[in-house]
Amino acid sequence: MDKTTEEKIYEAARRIFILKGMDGTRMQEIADEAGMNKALLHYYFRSKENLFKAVFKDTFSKFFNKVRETLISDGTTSDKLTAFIEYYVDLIQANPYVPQFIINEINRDPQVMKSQMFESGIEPQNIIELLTKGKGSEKLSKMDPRHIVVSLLGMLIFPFAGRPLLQMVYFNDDPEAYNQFLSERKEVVKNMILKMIEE
Amino acid sequence: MDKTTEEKIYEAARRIFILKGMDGTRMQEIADEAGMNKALLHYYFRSKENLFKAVFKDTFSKFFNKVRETLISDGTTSDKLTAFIEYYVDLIQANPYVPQFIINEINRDPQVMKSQMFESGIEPQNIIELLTKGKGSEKLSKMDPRHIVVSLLGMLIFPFAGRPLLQMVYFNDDPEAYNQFLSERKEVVKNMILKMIEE
DNA sequence: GTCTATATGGCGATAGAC
DNA sequence: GTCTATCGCCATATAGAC
Repeated sequence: MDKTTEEKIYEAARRIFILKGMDGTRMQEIADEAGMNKALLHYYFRSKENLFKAVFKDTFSKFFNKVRETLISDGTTSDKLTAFIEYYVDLIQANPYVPQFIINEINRDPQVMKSQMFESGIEPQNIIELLTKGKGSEKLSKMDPRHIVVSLLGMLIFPFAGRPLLQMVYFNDDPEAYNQFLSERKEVVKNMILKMIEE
Repeated sequence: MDKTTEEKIYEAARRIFILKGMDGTRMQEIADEAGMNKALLHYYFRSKENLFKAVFKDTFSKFFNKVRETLISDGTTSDKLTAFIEYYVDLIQANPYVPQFIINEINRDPQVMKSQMFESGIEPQNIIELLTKGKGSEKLSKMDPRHIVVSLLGMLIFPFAGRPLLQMVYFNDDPEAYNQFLSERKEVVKNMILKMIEE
């Protein structure tokens, strides 16, 4: 436990913001989670909005860049997609509330994402070229690669975002049964997506 | 415009709550949207939570029952799924923020969903049987039907929930291009899901 | 039923002691 | 750097005139 006070605040804020969002989070709750006084949060980050933006920007770029990196890697279409599924399911499993957090906050205030992408120097147009060309690999399939990526992301994220509902309706609210379902998800989605891109 | 005051309040509340959620909504904003004084909201609904629950329960059961109805209909697997996609895309297109609203609020307070399902007399266990058996139709496919339904819902909902991000990254922030993408979605998902369940 | 005015509590933020 | 105490504001909710 040799973390600095600033790190403790940041990590507590990250946990609470990701769970409850900007609107649902109270500075007092972050202070409690960090085990210190509310005034210290303002001493280190000046405002709730500042603290939130620090959390959002880190969280967003981490998740976003992983999609990017995997899709520009070398290899066949199948290799790229299976590698992506492998990595991304693990990432979501370790951070199950992050995708929904990102989606919510972007809908609440799209400007935060846009300034973040600007600061990172990301060129939107490049993303499409990366998807269609790839470094020396064949095309992603005859389908519009954007439909493939959107379908894939939806299939991977929805079981986590919709967990309380799905667990209740399809698994009689049994958490263990739902964990089992989630652990099958990687192979199931791999098979589905490979069938989808077959000619 | 012969709506009652209560109806005007309810419809204004529905618009705002669905856009901004329980935490992000102010009673003043609902009053402005309804074109009347804030005190009237409390006169008719007593509290913000009451008003919210009225909106949530209606919205939830409408969307939920549509999944249910379509999946218990007669017909082959393909018929069921294509009918479902047809209907659900239109439903989301007319209410693009509703799925995300439902998911968010259920995560925020799962109890609201549970009491709602209890009041509606929905038996969770029945849902699974409906999926696997269906009224006189063959089985949904050799795959676990829950994986199919979860994938399908993810593929349909994600393009709407993630719109600001996806439109920015893959469509250079061009709304018209994204609308075009959404209008292709119905056929694309039909083709994908039918390939997925092929033997 | 509908309004204005106000009570009440909570939250973000700051002042100031240590 | 860290705490206690408090300010100022805003949000829900209510009181009371019309």
